[in-house]
Amino acid sequence: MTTELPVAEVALNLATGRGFDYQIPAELRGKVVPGSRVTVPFRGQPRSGYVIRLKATSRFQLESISALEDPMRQIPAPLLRLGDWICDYYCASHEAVIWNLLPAVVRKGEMQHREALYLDLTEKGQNLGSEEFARLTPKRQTVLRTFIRLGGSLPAKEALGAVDAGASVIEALVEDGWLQKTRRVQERDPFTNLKVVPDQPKTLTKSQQDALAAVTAEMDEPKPKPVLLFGVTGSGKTEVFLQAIAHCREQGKDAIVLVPEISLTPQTVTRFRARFGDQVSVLHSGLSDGQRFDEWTKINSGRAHIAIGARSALFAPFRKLGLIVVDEEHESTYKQDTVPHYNARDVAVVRGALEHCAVLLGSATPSLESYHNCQVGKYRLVEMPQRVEAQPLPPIELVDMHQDSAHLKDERKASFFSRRLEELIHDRLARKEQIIVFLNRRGFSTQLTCPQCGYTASCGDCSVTYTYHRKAEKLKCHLCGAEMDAPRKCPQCGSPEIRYGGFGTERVEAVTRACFPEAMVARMDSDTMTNAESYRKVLEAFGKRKIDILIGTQMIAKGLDFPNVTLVGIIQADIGLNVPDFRSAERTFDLITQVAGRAGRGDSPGRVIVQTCTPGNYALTCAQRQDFKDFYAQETPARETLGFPPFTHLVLLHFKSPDEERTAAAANRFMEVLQPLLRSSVQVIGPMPAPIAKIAKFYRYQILLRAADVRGIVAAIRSAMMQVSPAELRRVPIDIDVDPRYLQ
DNA sequence: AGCACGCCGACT
DNA sequence: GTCGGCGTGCTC
Repeated sequence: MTTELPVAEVALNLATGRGFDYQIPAELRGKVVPGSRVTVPFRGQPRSGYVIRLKATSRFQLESISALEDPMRQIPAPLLRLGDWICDYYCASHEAVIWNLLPAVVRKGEMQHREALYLDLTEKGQNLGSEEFARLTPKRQTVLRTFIRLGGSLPAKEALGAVDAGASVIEALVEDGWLQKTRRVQERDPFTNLKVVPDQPKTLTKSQQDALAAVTAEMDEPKPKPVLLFGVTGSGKTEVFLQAIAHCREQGKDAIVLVPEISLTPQTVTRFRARFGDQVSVLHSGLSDGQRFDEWTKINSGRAHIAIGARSALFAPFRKLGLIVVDEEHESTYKQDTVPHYNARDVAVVRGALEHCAVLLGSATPSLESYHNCQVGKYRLVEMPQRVEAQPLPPIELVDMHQDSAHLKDERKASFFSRRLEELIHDRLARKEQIIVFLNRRGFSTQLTCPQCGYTASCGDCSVTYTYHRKAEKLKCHLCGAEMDAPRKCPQCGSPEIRYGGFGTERVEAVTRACFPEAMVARMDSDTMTNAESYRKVLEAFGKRKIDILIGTQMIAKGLDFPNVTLVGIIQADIGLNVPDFRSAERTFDLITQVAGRAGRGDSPGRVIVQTCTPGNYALTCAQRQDFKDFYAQETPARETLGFPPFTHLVLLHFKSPDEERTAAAANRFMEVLQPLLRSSVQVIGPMPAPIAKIAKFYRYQILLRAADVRGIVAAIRSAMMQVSPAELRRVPIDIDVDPRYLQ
């Protein structure tokens, strides 16, 4: 029995990246298991830690574990193997992974359950038909009826307000055995003030039925294969999710739904709550520590059966998992940008395999990786090519801004609105329909140069130029957040002729107001949306048609569902195409398709204008035809030829420090150690300065590795790290990113 | 991480 | 002479 082994390796909350060995005292043997939370002496002080593994011996002189802590705070069994997999695959330490498997409030161990005094109906109190009940005073009868109506139980504090009676009446009912007082755990309800009208499963279209059948068939398999649900925007994927979850619940199993944080809106949550009520636990970033603790406990103790949340909801501690849904599986926000750099979509597939549960990935624009996995038979592909109400997808027009001459006649509108877009905006305004204008860049202008001396305003701490923000009258660095007052004259030569080049949403807003003075205009980007309240306000105003034209960045690209929007204009659709990254075409295709999906969601048909200087680019022409398959067909050969995912795996190593030479030297030295450990099939690019060579005073060097399989690379990196002194690793830390989302 | 140890410059 | 800066090493 492994649990009888006498030594436990314990991860303490240190940045050492390794565990410490402790003797397991006889009385705890068999009880201390991997995942246990224990107290150990460390440097003479008691400290809490998690058992990583048990072993037979240790080469150290061992201290003993002093106590086994609250079993509620141990790592739930199903997550242990998943954690190990994340450590192995993403080359991360157990410490870093444990940090992610449990919410901070659970791990820290300070949070307690909130207890409250409850008034519950006794068995006698539930029998309203009894003769005894009939003999009660009218007031007492009313109180008992109210209790029945409210579910038979109320926190004592709320009881007086809820029933129309005084404390004496309640005390008397307790005295006579109709009610009883109990002290017990009170959950901090994250849904207070959220009224939900229960709803029923909807009748499915033929393709929804087929999709559901495919998922439920996999759920009934002993080893389900992941299903990719490729459905156009508006094809009713959510209803398929809901009914698949219902099937899962019928089998007595639990379900996890992952959504990108941005879609974790009250609307999404309400749909799941309306169908499944109290079984649903919503894990969003707005929860208080107390609420998060209670939600986690509810799942861990089997009182919640469906968890919805962003990335970290994947670690919901269910024991009988039947289904994991990953909505918008292509979203790069599923990738964590801190260590461990895991991708929740990929880890969801692994959790599915470990726990023999079905995994349903949904998207209107699948990632090339997932679609490729269908092509090679790893995933099962299910398609929903039509919208539910058979509304047509909005026609998309590409406008070549080199050809368009509007800007030549009117300097003011220079490269903002093509004649076609301007015409359509006037038309929609006249018809009281709404317009979305999308530009994926914030600020007023992106370049500030002096024509006299050639000076360019750039951040002193980062290798990027400053962006000019007119309202704030500031130059801002979009990488480190540094700000400075906008200069009136050139800081270098003193010339007053500073030139502002390039533009962002702030300038588009100004031009829009000037060109369409009759229109109500609002802007939505991270500069105007400073908190959740401002976000809600603008969306509410837009919903009530108090805004005619909504201008915004990525923030407005996804999820917005406003039926009166009949025109979407995309300014500079090629911004993302110029980024030196192998996924730039994919991201552009994605973004245009998603933004276009904001138009024509109501009864009136929508229209989309895509303005670009490269109208021939296949990412744009495929998006114009909403033809994912053609995009896939054109993009994959290029990826294959150039050796990029999905045909290879990449591992990106970053070296960062405030000293450029030291950073470069560390990268070079590491490469010398790593090189002999790599198989010849692994390709190495670098060491070289990162595309963004400096961020917030830190110089950045990188090494890009690629091979068909990452396992060998990760093993080599691990051994190489052992050969580098801890001091060196501390001076210039190495960030290891397996399957990176960006190459910068 | 945190804490001790040790090796160098500038002070009462 | 010593105080304290920081680079280095160690914790089971």
